[in-house]
Amino acid sequence: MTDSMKSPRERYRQQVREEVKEKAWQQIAGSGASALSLNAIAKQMGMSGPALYRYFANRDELITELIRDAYRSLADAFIAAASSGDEGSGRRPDLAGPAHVLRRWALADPHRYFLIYGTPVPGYHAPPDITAIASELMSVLLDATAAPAAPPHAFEDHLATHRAWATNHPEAPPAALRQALAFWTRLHGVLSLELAGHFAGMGLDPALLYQAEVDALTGGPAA
Amino acid sequence: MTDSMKSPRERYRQQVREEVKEKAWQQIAGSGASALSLNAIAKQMGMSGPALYRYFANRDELITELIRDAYRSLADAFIAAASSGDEGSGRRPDLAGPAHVLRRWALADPHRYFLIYGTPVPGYHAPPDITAIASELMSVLLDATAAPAAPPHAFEDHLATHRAWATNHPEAPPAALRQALAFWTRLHGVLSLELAGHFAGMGLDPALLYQAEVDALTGGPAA
DNA sequence: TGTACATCAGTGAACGCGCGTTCACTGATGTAC
DNA sequence: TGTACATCAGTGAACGCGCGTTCACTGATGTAC
Repeated sequence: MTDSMKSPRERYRQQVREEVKEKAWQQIAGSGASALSLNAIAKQMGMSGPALYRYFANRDELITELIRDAYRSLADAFIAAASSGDEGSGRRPDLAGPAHVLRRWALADPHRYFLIYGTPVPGYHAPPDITAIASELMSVLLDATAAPAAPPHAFEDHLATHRAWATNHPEAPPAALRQALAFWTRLHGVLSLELAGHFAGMGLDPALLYQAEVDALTGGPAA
Repeated sequence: MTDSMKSPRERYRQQVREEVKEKAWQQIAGSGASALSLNAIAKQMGMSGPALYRYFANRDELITELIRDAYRSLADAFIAAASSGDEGSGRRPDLAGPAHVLRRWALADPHRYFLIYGTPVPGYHAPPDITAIASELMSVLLDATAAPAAPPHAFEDHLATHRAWATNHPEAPPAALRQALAFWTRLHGVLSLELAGHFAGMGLDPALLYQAEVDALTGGPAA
């Protein structure tokens, strides 16, 4: 159904939902996800608390929606970067692009990053469609994975037989799977420590550390 | 002042403080740090809520104490492993030991790990003595850093002039600083994703992924 | 074009809950002579 | 060894707050004939 086919009421609903989420993000940006309050959002919108229950079944549904949007946003950023990189004919894929996108995305809204990759919310379980976006992310990553720079390792034997997460890439060599995983874990390591402020008093530039890790992954510029 | 010099009252105080912290950890283990409640702890100990204010000025002081203990516990685990490894004469240092210790420590109590390295508590700032323990951690790591396995990188030029965090090791070569940092960020990357459950549906063994990263760092067993 | 009806957004009151924290007080424990 | 006093652990009542959520209701907006 296209937008023009929606009734005015339906359009209005969507609009209010978006505004609720917008205020929710502002609140999260200020004090983290644990402080997210439906009543506070309503007050900020000039509405009474119970009014929000016209738009979200409960607090959990709102949070789930935010998490979904966050994943979607990151996936779209990856995809956009990948397709813009591919434009000129046979330009071979590489991981430097996604790496740059990831860092920009994370720094743009640290709390959004932590909502996805931070301390898990106790008792929360992501619905299947969110898991699907997460694996879409890995898929884009595998697309961008070229010739691995790392020496081979026994772990690749494990990956050769444990590749359930890469069913979209049945032909990808284990070395590529390993590289995609390393991209993921290493960059996440730098980013989460940086965003949590663990480099604060150390007097080094996190951007350069990040870049060094990217280069180590892609076999980019050395000394 | 040794324990035997303390008055019975003082000893009792310490004991109750410890019990409060113990219950606090149990509560954190169950529902995370954000759910930590003084009243709930008091009830669990068979006391009234206000009684705890004899032992902690407020909730924040308790959390600070928990964070301090967590850092201390990890630092001690590192030191113990390092000294036991050094026993037999000239056994050269390596990072595999600390890596193993780190993983065991993290898995033993994921919420304790996240209290330190997870989503930062909004508005919380660690007091200086905790920062000191954190840099003690880096120091132990630098002690264990031997010949780097990675090829040199321009980032080491940056580290050569930005080494405020390694004042305890003025003679350490930049390559060693870089290796210690990589140890830190890469293992943290794997661990935090693992503990947050991001590998859950992927069907791979996080322990092997971790080991592969350790080997990549130390130049250990390849294919 | 006008009327009758259905839909639905939003309100205000209320429920029950738990939180951190303060305060005045009781009673037990330790200390000094 | 016994008495007088100071210290301090713990209680119960209270304050003020905000939370998620339900419910019966009002009033505006859309729909059908």
